[in-house]
Amino acid sequence: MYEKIPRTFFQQPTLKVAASLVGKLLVIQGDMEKIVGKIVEVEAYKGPDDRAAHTYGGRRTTRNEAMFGEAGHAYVYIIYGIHHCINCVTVGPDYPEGVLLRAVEPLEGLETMAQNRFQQPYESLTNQQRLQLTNGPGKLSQAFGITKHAYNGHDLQSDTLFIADSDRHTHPVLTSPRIGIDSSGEAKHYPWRFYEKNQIYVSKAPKPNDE
DNA sequence: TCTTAGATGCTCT
DNA sequence: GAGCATCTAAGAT
Repeated sequence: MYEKIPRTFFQQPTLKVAASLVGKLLVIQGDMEKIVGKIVEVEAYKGPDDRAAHTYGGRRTTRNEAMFGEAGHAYVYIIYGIHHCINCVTVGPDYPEGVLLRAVEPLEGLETMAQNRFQQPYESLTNQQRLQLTNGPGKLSQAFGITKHAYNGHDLQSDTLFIADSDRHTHPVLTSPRIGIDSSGEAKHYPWRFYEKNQIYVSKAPKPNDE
Protein backbone atom coordinates (compact mmCIF):
# COMPACT_ATOMS: atom_id res chain seq x y z
CA MET A 1 0.00 0.00 0.00
CA TYR A 2 2.71 2.45 0.95
CA GLU A 3 6.17 2.21 -0.61
CA LYS A 4 8.83 2.38 2.07
CA ILE A 5 11.75 4.57 1.15
CA PRO A 6 14.95 2.49 0.93
CA ARG A 7 17.78 3.09 3.36
CA THR A 8 19.99 4.40 0.56
CA PHE A 9 17.74 7.46 0.42
CA PHE A 10 18.90 8.46 3.89
CA GLN A 11 22.55 7.89 3.03
CA GLN A 12 22.66 10.89 0.73
CA PRO A 13 23.92 14.29 1.89
CA THR A 14 21.72 15.66 4.67
CA LEU A 15 20.60 18.79 2.85
CA LYS A 16 19.50 16.71 -0.12
CA VAL A 17 17.61 14.28 2.09
CA ALA A 18 15.92 17.17 3.88
CA ALA A 19 14.77 18.78 0.65
CA SER A 20 13.56 15.45 -0.71
CA LEU A 21 11.67 14.51 2.45
CA VAL A 22 9.17 17.30 1.89
CA GLY A 23 6.17 15.70 0.25
CA LYS A 24 6.96 12.21 1.56
CA LEU A 25 4.66 10.38 3.97
CA LEU A 26 5.19 9.64 7.65
CA VAL A 27 3.40 6.38 8.48
CA ILE A 28 2.72 4.80 11.86
CA GLN A 29 1.06 1.43 11.96
CA GLY A 30 -0.42 0.98 15.40
CA ASP A 31 -2.25 -1.99 16.84
CA MET A 32 -5.62 -0.67 15.81
CA GLU A 33 -5.13 2.10 13.38
CA LYS A 34 -2.77 3.56 10.86
CA ILE A 35 -1.71 7.19 11.06
CA VAL A 36 -0.40 8.91 7.95
CA GLY A 37 0.74 12.46 7.32
CA LYS A 38 2.45 14.19 4.45
CA ILE A 39 5.68 15.89 5.48
CA VAL A 40 5.47 19.59 4.71
CA GLU A 41 8.28 21.05 6.82
CA VAL A 42 11.71 19.81 7.95
CA GLU A 43 15.03 21.14 9.19
CA ALA A 44 18.51 19.80 8.43
CA TYR A 45 21.04 19.38 11.23
CA LYS A 46 24.54 18.78 9.96
CA GLY A 47 26.10 17.31 13.06
CA PRO A 48 29.78 18.17 13.54
CA ASP A 49 29.67 21.40 11.52
CA ASP A 50 26.45 22.77 12.96
CA ARG A 51 26.40 24.69 16.23
CA ALA A 52 22.66 24.18 16.52
CA ALA A 53 22.92 20.40 16.34
CA HIS A 54 22.99 18.18 19.39
CA THR A 55 26.00 16.51 17.83
CA TYR A 56 28.00 19.68 17.16
CA GLY A 57 31.71 18.95 17.16
CA GLY A 58 31.04 15.25 17.33
CA ARG A 59 29.59 15.44 20.84
CA ARG A 60 28.34 11.98 21.70
CA THR A 61 26.08 11.45 24.70
CA THR A 62 23.47 9.01 25.82
CA ARG A 63 20.78 11.36 24.58
CA ASN A 64 22.01 11.68 21.00
CA GLU A 65 23.38 8.17 20.72
CA ALA A 66 20.78 7.34 18.07
CA MET A 67 22.26 10.00 15.79
CA PHE A 68 25.41 7.93 15.58
CA GLY A 69 23.50 4.92 14.32
CA GLU A 70 22.91 3.80 10.79
CA ALA A 71 21.09 6.13 8.37
CA GLY A 72 17.35 5.63 8.20
CA HIS A 73 16.76 5.35 11.94
CA ALA A 74 14.70 7.65 14.14
CA TYR A 75 16.18 9.95 16.76
CA VAL A 76 13.51 11.00 19.25
CA TYR A 77 14.19 13.35 22.16
CA ILE A 78 12.28 15.44 24.63
CA ILE A 79 12.48 19.21 24.51
CA TYR A 80 11.37 21.71 27.16
CA GLY A 81 10.47 18.81 29.36
CA ILE A 82 7.17 18.18 27.64
CA HIS A 83 7.46 17.86 23.92
CA HIS A 84 8.87 15.08 21.81
CA CYS A 85 10.65 15.75 18.51
CA ILE A 86 11.48 13.18 15.86
CA ASN A 87 14.46 13.19 13.51
CA CYS A 88 15.55 10.93 10.67
CA VAL A 89 19.21 9.98 10.93
CA THR A 90 21.10 10.59 7.70
CA VAL A 91 24.50 9.74 6.20
CA GLY A 92 25.85 7.66 9.11
CA PRO A 93 26.90 5.48 10.68
CA ASP A 94 29.34 7.40 12.82
CA TYR A 95 28.44 10.60 11.03
CA PRO A 96 25.79 12.23 13.21
CA GLU A 97 23.57 14.21 10.89
CA GLY A 98 19.82 14.24 10.75
CA VAL A 99 16.61 15.85 9.60
CA LEU A 100 14.03 17.13 12.07
CA LEU A 101 10.41 16.62 11.02
CA ARG A 102 8.66 19.86 11.94
CA ALA A 103 5.19 19.56 10.42
CA VAL A 104 2.95 17.21 8.45
CA GLU A 105 -0.44 17.40 6.78
CA PRO A 106 -2.82 14.84 8.37
CA LEU A 107 -4.06 12.27 5.84
CA GLU A 108 -5.18 9.15 7.71
CA GLY A 109 -6.00 8.40 11.32
CA LEU A 110 -7.60 11.76 11.95
CA GLU A 111 -9.66 10.36 14.82
CA THR A 112 -6.58 9.03 16.57
CA MET A 113 -4.75 12.30 16.12
CA ALA A 114 -7.68 14.27 17.49
CA GLN A 115 -7.83 12.02 20.54
CA ASN A 116 -4.08 12.20 21.14
CA ARG A 117 -4.00 15.98 20.85
CA PHE A 118 -7.30 17.18 22.26
CA GLN A 119 -9.05 14.12 23.75
CA GLN A 120 -11.97 14.86 21.47
CA PRO A 121 -13.46 13.34 18.33
CA TYR A 122 -12.22 15.01 15.15
CA GLU A 123 -15.81 15.93 14.43
CA SER A 124 -15.99 18.34 17.35
CA LEU A 125 -12.68 20.12 16.75
CA THR A 126 -12.73 23.73 15.65
CA ASN A 127 -11.08 24.62 12.36
CA GLN A 128 -8.28 26.18 14.36
CA GLN A 129 -7.70 22.94 16.23
CA ARG A 130 -7.72 20.90 13.04
CA LEU A 131 -4.99 23.08 11.61
CA GLN A 132 -3.00 22.72 14.81
CA LEU A 133 -3.10 18.93 14.92
CA THR A 134 0.37 18.52 13.45
CA ASN A 135 1.83 21.92 12.57
CA GLY A 136 4.84 21.75 14.84
CA PRO A 137 7.45 19.22 15.96
CA GLY A 138 5.95 18.71 19.41
CA LYS A 139 2.42 18.62 18.05
CA LEU A 140 2.99 16.08 15.32
CA SER A 141 4.79 13.83 17.78
CA GLN A 142 1.86 14.01 20.16
CA ALA A 143 -0.67 13.44 17.39
CA PHE A 144 1.25 10.39 16.12
CA GLY A 145 1.88 9.08 19.61
CA ILE A 146 5.64 9.31 19.12
CA THR A 147 7.62 9.13 22.34
CA LYS A 148 11.28 8.77 23.09
CA HIS A 149 10.56 5.62 25.01
CA ALA A 150 8.76 3.96 22.13
CA TYR A 151 10.65 5.16 19.09
CA ASN A 152 14.14 6.47 19.85
CA GLY A 153 16.56 4.48 17.69
CA HIS A 154 13.66 2.91 15.82
CA ASP A 155 14.44 1.53 12.36
CA LEU A 156 12.50 3.41 9.69
CA GLN A 157 12.53 0.24 7.60
CA SER A 158 10.24 -1.44 10.12
CA ASP A 159 6.51 -2.00 9.69
CA THR A 160 5.37 0.17 12.60
CA LEU A 161 7.06 3.45 11.76
CA PHE A 162 8.45 4.40 8.37
CA ILE A 163 8.70 7.01 5.65
CA ALA A 164 6.83 6.26 2.42
CA ASP A 165 6.93 7.66 -1.05
CA SER A 166 4.01 9.66 -2.35
CA ASP A 167 2.67 10.63 -5.72
CA ARG A 168 0.54 13.36 -4.24
CA HIS A 169 0.88 16.76 -5.76
CA THR A 170 3.31 18.95 -3.90
CA HIS A 171 3.93 22.65 -4.03
CA PRO A 172 7.41 24.05 -4.64
CA VAL A 173 9.81 23.66 -1.73
CA LEU A 174 11.18 26.85 -0.20
CA THR A 175 13.99 27.40 2.30
CA SER A 176 14.44 29.72 5.26
CA PRO A 177 16.55 30.02 8.40
CA ARG A 178 15.71 27.50 11.08
CA ILE A 179 13.47 28.16 14.04
CA GLY A 180 13.97 28.14 17.78
CA ILE A 181 17.76 28.05 17.85
CA ASP A 182 18.60 31.67 18.55
CA SER A 183 21.30 30.72 21.00
CA SER A 184 23.34 28.90 18.40
CA GLY A 185 25.42 31.78 17.11
CA GLU A 186 26.07 32.03 13.41
CA ALA A 187 24.43 28.69 12.73
CA LYS A 188 21.00 30.20 13.15
CA HIS A 189 21.37 32.01 9.84
CA TYR A 190 21.87 28.89 7.76
CA PRO A 191 18.89 28.39 5.40
CA TRP A 192 18.43 24.77 6.38
CA ARG A 193 14.70 24.76 6.91
CA PHE A 194 12.69 23.32 4.04
CA TYR A 195 8.95 23.73 3.69
CA GLU A 196 6.23 23.42 1.12
CA LYS A 197 4.95 26.64 -0.38
CA ASN A 198 1.37 27.67 0.39
CA GLN A 199 0.93 24.90 2.94
CA ILE A 200 -1.48 25.73 5.72
CA TYR A 201 0.02 23.06 7.97
CA VAL A 202 3.49 24.60 8.07
CA SER A 203 4.33 25.60 11.64
CA LYS A 204 5.09 29.24 10.97
CA ALA A 205 3.75 31.49 8.26
CA PRO A 206 6.02 31.20 5.24
CA LYS A 207 8.67 33.83 5.49
CA PRO A 208 10.84 34.85 2.56
CA ASN A 209 14.38 33.59 2.65
CA ASP A 210 15.82 37.00 3.44
CA GLU A 211 17.11 36.68 6.99
C1' DT B 1 -4.11 39.26 15.20
C1' DC B 2 0.16 39.78 17.67
C1' DT B 3 3.17 39.44 21.83
C1' DT B 4 4.43 37.67 26.19
C1' DA B 5 5.33 34.54 30.01
C1' DG B 6 4.89 30.19 32.26
C1' DA B 7 4.87 25.25 32.15
C1' DT B 8 7.74 21.16 32.74
C1' DG B 9 11.40 17.44 33.03
C1' DC B 10 15.33 15.42 30.84
C1' DT B 11 20.22 16.20 29.74
C1' DC B 12 24.61 18.06 30.26
C1' DT B 13 28.06 20.93 33.00
C1' DG C 1 21.65 23.93 38.54
C1' DA C 2 20.88 25.91 33.99
C1' DG C 3 19.24 25.52 29.57
C1' DC C 4 16.54 23.66 25.95
C1' DA C 5 15.53 22.16 17.78
C1' DT C 6 8.22 24.00 22.07
C1' DC C 7 3.34 24.79 23.09
C1' DT C 8 -0.46 27.09 25.17
C1' DA C 9 -3.14 30.51 27.42
C1' DA C 10 -3.78 34.97 28.53
C1' DG C 11 -3.44 39.82 27.77
C1' DA C 12 -2.58 43.76 24.61
C1' DT C 13 -3.51 45.96 20.24
